Amino acid sequence: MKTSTTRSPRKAKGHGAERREEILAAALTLFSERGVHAVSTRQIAELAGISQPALYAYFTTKDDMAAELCVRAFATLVERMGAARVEGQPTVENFERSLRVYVDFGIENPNPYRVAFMIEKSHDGAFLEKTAGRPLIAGLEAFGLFRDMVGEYQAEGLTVLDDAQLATQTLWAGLHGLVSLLIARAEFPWVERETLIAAHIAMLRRGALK
Amino acid sequence: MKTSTTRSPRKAKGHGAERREEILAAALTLFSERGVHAVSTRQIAELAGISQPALYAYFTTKDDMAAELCVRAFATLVERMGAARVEGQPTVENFERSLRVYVDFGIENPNPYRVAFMIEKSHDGAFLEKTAGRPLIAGLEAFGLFRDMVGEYQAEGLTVLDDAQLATQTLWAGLHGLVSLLIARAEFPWVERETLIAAHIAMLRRGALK
DNA sequence: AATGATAAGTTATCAGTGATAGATTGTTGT
DNA sequence: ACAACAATCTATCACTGATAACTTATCATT
Repeated sequence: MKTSTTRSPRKAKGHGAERREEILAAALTLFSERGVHAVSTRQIAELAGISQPALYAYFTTKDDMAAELCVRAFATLVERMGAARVEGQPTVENFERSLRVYVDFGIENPNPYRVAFMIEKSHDGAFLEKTAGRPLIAGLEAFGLFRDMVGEYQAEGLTVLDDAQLATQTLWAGLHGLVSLLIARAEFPWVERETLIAAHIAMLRRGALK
Repeated sequence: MKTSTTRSPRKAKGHGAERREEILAAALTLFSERGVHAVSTRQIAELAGISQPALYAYFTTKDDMAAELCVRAFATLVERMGAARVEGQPTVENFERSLRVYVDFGIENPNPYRVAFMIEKSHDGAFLEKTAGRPLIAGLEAFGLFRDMVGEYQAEGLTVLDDAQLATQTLWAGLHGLVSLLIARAEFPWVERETLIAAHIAMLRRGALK
């Protein structure tokens, strides 16, 4: 006889699928504290309460863990941008609020942001396809939302540029510059952060909207 | 007898001080290709034609090499900006031309630009004090030139922001966003490059000048 | 209950990393 | 020729990410 039902794995100490979440939780904590490269797989394993090789039953590489966290973080960004967008009419306030969502996301999630936008693919041809590809696709989804948002303002004749694609790329680059520098050059003597962000967004808005 | 003259070190095969330059050249090549933490000290040593421990006679750590390259990249930028600055009066055209110098520098010198602004060093804690200090100082010099330029326009009452420091950081971040994305995400479906650069600079100018 | 299959986790180990210690070589001024 | 010393090498350290082989726990079936 053969069974048509699926077998269920062991559930005793190891919680099966939940273990994966425990590992991700440990990795997220450590990555956020010290950055991906400064955290070892042994440290992750210890915090997760398992042996180091056991990690590789759930993730192919360490970068794979980072990629998973990255995808989830971008899902949050898409969610946030979507939520911020339905709020109201295309006004100056809502425009700046949308830009602010992006900046806040990058600052609060530097590791996913790094993986998606700051790490270059030339590191290892296979790397981008295997792990960094997923975060990049997730990031581009967020970019698409961004373009839709800009498109709304452009449809109302509020943007300086007629080309929504051009306007979006320009705005995105402007936002990315601030976020990436605050992440990669945190030691630079920036002016007070809140002042800087507000001024930067206001400048972009003045340059983009009529 | 004792000599009052300084002794000159060996000059035979090892070129003395030139060796340091050879190491830096090798490191710059590899760092630019694959990023700092994807390059091993053994690879640098091999390309430089020496043994791996010999590196440590010239640099205290691997990050120390990156820091040195960073300083030099800044120096080149300072030189270029200084040369471009003497051109003329604070007009809209000259303002955009100054921004253009920065963008062109980044695009034409992607490797130094990467090392200076895009490649992150260790999050080691001790690193910041030991090695990041020098690039930071050099960066401040480049930033200072940029701020002086902005200050000229601010003195003429042409800038939106009263605070020249704030206006400069904002502008710099805006420029860096475009340059770094064009370098790190060259495969992205950008609009025509010249159009994008011109639109970006024009947007920053509209947002920064009255 | 005993069994075979399989999932999950272990210990032991690999090659490669940045960095250090100590021996060795080569050049120099006397 | 020789002592001094800089420059470099070989050997090695502790640690990294990752793999292999083995052990244990759970399950469906008899």
